[in-house]
Amino acid sequence: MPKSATRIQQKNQAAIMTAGLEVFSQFGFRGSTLDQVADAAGLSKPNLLYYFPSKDAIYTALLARLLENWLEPLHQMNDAGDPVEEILGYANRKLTMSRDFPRESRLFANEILQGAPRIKDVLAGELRALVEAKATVIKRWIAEGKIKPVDPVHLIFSIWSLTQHYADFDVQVRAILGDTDPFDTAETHLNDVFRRLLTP
Amino acid sequence: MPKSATRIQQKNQAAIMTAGLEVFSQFGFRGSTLDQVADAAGLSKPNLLYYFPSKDAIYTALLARLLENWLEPLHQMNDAGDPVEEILGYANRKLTMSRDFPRESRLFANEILQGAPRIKDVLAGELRALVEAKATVIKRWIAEGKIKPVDPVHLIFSIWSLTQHYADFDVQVRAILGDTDPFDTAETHLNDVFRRLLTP
DNA sequence: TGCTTATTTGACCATCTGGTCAAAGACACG
DNA sequence: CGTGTCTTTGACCAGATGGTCAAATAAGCA
Repeated sequence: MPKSATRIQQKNQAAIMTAGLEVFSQFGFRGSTLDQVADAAGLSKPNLLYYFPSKDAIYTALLARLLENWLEPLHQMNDAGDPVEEILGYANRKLTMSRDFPRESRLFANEILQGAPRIKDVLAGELRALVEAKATVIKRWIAEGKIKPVDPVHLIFSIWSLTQHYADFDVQVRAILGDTDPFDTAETHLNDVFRRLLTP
Repeated sequence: MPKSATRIQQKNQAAIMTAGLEVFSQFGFRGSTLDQVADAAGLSKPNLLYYFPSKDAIYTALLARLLENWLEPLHQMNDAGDPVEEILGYANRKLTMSRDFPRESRLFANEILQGAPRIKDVLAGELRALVEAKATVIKRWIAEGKIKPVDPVHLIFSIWSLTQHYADFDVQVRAILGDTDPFDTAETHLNDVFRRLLTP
């Protein structure tokens, strides 16, 4: 049985994950250095490598933790609920994630931009299966006349892109909006978009 | 007066730009190496540095060229045209750019993800001004009842995110869609989205 | 052809980077 | 307090990386 991590281990492992998230989400895997991560974690480099065997291990651990949370909001979409509200609810959950976890969003974006070398199988496996399952539900909703006809998979892509945009392109959004908080106005806008797209 | 570049200069400078685009768009500035770029250009590293003074110079040149083309499609939106068609036309032009110039899109995405250190001023200056100008036009269209009420700036964000998604998240999109070509179905979908959002 | 300029290259350098290791310091617990 | 374990660190290493330079080679042109 694995010995439970000591207090110090818990603290430092958490610090490293946070630091890694901060650094990797900004520069990507290859653009980040162990020194940067160690700095951000307030540890020396050898000390950092006492807790994780390699740079890759930190990055992989981050990606693994991320993927868990990433699919969750889509899972929550309930095929027994009201179609328009279920889809809007999903979009709103994703937007909230963009606001509360922008670094996670950017880490994911970085990985995808670089060709998703470490998670291509998850995308083509778990994610694809989940999307297809939800697409089937959406198709049923369309057949039942509960929502207007729409390509279900592209609808999901739209939710992803419209919500993640506010995290991934944050600097651009803020450069244009100035002092206005992006997320307040974004929520209203996205609800407009999806309601008009879907309400029969 | 600057001597016109020789045939060899033109060829090699072009090769370097293409190679740099290929490499930088995948790994970002810090994640890319001169050796990679030199390899992709079919030149030795010192030879590459004979044409560009530094890694930074190549990257900056690429960004500069990119920004020119990036704003162009939005400029083309004609305030005297039919509102819905003008906005859809812009979205379609952007989608076409995502299909034909995905590396440019990813280069831009990488730069923004990293906090846009080299182009923040362009975003807050030229881009912001352009967006504000077009937002004014859109507001007028709304006031005239030509399109449904919508937040003009977020509308523009939506066009960006929905279209660039197909270039930036290409691997994810293809992992989910399988053999289907993303862009054929995307075009129909995006027209649905914007028509339902805007048509009064 | 010969001569000038443009191009290419191999060898080289300082710095950075991921990672190792042995020794020193801090903790926990009897 | 003492002792065994956990944690931290300074010194170090091999390879990668951005960049330089003098010398060799190829074009261009009179």
